[in-house]
Amino acid sequence: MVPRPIECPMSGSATQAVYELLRANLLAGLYRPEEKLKISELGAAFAVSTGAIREALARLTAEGLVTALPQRGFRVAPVSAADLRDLTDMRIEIETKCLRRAIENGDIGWETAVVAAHHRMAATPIAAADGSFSPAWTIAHGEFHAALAQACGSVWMMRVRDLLFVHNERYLDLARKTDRGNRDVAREHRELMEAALARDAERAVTIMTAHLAKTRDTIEAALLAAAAMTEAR
Amino acid sequence: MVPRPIECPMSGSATQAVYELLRANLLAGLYRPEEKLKISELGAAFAVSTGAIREALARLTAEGLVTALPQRGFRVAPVSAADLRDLTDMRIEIETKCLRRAIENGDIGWETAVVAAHHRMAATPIAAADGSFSPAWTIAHGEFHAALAQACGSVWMMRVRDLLFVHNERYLDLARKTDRGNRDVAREHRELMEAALARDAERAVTIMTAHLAKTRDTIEAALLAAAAMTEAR
DNA sequence: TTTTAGAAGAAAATATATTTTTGTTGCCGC
DNA sequence: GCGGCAACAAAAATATATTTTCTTCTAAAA
Repeated sequence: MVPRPIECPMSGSATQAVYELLRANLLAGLYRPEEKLKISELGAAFAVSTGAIREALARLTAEGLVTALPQRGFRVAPVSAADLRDLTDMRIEIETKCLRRAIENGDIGWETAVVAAHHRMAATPIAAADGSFSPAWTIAHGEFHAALAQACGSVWMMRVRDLLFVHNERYLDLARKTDRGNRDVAREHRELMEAALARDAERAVTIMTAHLAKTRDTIEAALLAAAAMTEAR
Repeated sequence: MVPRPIECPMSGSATQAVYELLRANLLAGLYRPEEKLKISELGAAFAVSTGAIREALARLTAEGLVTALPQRGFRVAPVSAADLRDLTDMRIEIETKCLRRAIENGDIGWETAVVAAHHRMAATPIAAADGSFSPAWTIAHGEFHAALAQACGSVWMMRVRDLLFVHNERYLDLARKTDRGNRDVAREHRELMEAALARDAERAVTIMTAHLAKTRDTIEAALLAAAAMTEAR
């Protein structure tokens, strides 16, 4: 057989590629909440047909990252302080439950994965040139938290966790320039890892809860500040 | 203005209608797990273009009701006893948490909705002519459980609850002919409502947990029996 | 007899064209 | 001058056609 030409399409199909790209852009805050996502514009931008865009948007709609208004197209899902509080409450519930079970069930493979993920995250610069989170750190951060939860041994719990985490990422970016100096995120993560590896469930849960709540408060402040600014214009 | 012709399209767009219909069929167990969902066949069956089908399937993929294999089309998501156990564990966590919060926060409107939903469900025949659950009862049942949880006051909690509930429905149908006689489901539901209205959180949670576990066991038995039969053919 | 290569057919992925709907602007009547 | 109606433009929804990819059947060689 003739070896295939180099090509190697990014992710199988064009639709899949568009979906992933669009999703990444959405999570990175490239489009503002409530912004209209014009199908033909996106099609032109990504150089694919409108059908592929529609399919990607349909998937994102089911995920809740975009909203679909019948006959009126798609928009970026809205954000609000109330939603953030609700989301964080739920995240605290799920993340701590995952964490407890992971600490109980985790084997040496889990420990190794956590240490590895933490090492990568710690070695990655947190800020990009423009003041936002660097994409590499965002990925490493997500993988660290995922690694921590992984050993919970439940596919559904991980699935729900991932869903909530992804939605939080959308908010995370909004707080990018807000008092990051007031906070030692690296230390929080390190302590989290240490408590988990020490199998100290109570301490780990306490740290995780504080970590998530602190993140929420930081974002909420940025969110309210932005809202006030919009109000006053 | 000329009054529009009767039409009144079921749910806005054709895609939306196809999505809802396909989803209902999926939950009713009309297609078997792992079965291939041919786009052109579905398009012919529903008398819409392939694009509409693709869009509906994309949304269902994001929901986890169907799986997409790149370049190889779509299939009905698989089921397994392990997945059912995992799913039920998660459901018990979430449903009981919703229930506790609803019992704490629920106002007179909530009580009214619960009573109303229960009344409708109790008055609906549970079995259809062919031995499966009647569609009307399935809907009423879903609405009863939703009404119970509604007052939890968290959009995200309800969203996760709904996701899990929907996936459970897919399993529910598999156990349709299995020893339903051994079980007094109506009594379980009545006791659940009574405990909730009496604001007895502990009792309500106990009943709910038993209810969900019992459902799981019934389905699991049917699932294993079906697997054994497939094995032996 | 089994395995593999090739070709034909089927189905999915994608692009393009058409139709329908919606939002906007300008004009006419009040 | 203000409100409503009509025509136009933009965008979404849908259908159809084309291309690509995968699967299966057959035939030939080991």
